[in-house]
Amino acid sequence: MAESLTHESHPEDASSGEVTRQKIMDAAEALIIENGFAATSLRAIANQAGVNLAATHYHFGSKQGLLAAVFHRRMGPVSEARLAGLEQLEATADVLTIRAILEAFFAPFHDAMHSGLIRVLPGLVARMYAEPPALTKPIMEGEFSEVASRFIDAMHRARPDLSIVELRWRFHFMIGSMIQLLQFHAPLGMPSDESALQEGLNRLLDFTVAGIEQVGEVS
Amino acid sequence: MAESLTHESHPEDASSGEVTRQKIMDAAEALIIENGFAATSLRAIANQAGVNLAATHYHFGSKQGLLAAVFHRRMGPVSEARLAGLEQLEATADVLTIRAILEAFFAPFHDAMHSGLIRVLPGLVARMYAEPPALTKPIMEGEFSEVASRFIDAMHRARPDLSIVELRWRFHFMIGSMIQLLQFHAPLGMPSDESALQEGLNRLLDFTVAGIEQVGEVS
DNA sequence: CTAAAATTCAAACGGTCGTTTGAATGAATA
DNA sequence: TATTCATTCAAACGACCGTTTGAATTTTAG
Repeated sequence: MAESLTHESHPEDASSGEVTRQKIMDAAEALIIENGFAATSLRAIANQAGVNLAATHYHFGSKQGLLAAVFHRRMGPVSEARLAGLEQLEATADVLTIRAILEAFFAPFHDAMHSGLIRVLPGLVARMYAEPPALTKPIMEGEFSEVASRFIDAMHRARPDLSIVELRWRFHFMIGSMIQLLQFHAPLGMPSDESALQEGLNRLLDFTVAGIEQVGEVS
Repeated sequence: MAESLTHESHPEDASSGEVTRQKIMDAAEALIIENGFAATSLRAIANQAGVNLAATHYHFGSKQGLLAAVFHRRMGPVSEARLAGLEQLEATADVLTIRAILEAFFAPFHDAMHSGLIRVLPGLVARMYAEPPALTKPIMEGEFSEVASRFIDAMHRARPDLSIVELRWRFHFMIGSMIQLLQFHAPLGMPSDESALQEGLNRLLDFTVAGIEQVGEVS
């Protein structure tokens, strides 16, 4: 009974246990995106992964542990890419603009358009925002809070006339618009395929840049 | 077995069955706001309402029927108020502005601030957007689609240079920002009490007006 | 007052859930 | 080869789920 093993030592070794871990996470991810987390049973996950039911608890400890692992596997690289993109922007750009900062924030989604990631990333993020906060809030905060504060700081450097508090609010609304896009892709009554998401990402940038760049604090 | 009765004839009569209906909806509403719909059992609802479990099926047919009734009870008046506010605006204002239209859209939330409604309306709307779309989409479309198209038409009259498609997208993003506010109230790391919601509503208006009013179509 | 309808009730139905157990199997080490 | 550890497996645990039933009760109407 290896309850306490953390099991993240060597991601490159394909030990028997590691491929089972991946198969479980793949199946869980697909089912969560399709039906949500609460509505997805460990039995359905184990079935689709072709592994034994008990393997889910052996490798992840609990259903919630599995959710955290599934989410972290996708969002970890996104957060790192965002921070790296922002650092590179701050190092090279002569003037920092809101638009450039937001482009760095949305870049991981644009990059994902050219890989299979685009079929899972938006759905997964949207689902996380959808589940009851009691479940997802600790997972989300660990994943997002550093990225959020770094980007808000950058925006404050680009626009010192806007207070940190003001920028937090506008960043908050921007996240909402982004989630709306990731969850529904196109607006009500319009075809919501993958190209709609591509188009939506461009429109999202314009919308949120305009919302954040406006001068003046609260009315 | 009165399966087919619609039971909405006389809202003012307090027949024995009607008060039970209300008690069930009150309990369901509170529990759904707290834990989400999927995570709330009919047994917990019946318990909190102080009624028998079977009463939930007797009055609402199914769990989904109960959800639809709970949501419609709150959103029906909101939709009517929005449409009435827009009509009045169009009848009285000499020039139609995006800001005035959005004020009419958000007005029901501002009005709710001065009543007990503010403690249930935002949570309920946010929850509906959070549950798996398969459950909520039919309910939401019946409640929202007319309001959405009426407001988008009005925005197009206020700003004929922006196409209906463009305005649908921007309306879409605006809804996302609104849901974000209703779900989390304040941004991450800030106190999220009721006054934060009041402040957020003001900021939301500025943010979305700026996002929608920007000139030019997709970049 | 009586018959009919509406409503409430306790109890159970068949199922699915997350989790646990303990033995069987495989791989790695000494 | 022998032994230890990691992994897989079938089976079951207790609990809770949405829904149904049919009888008891209350309310309404003639």
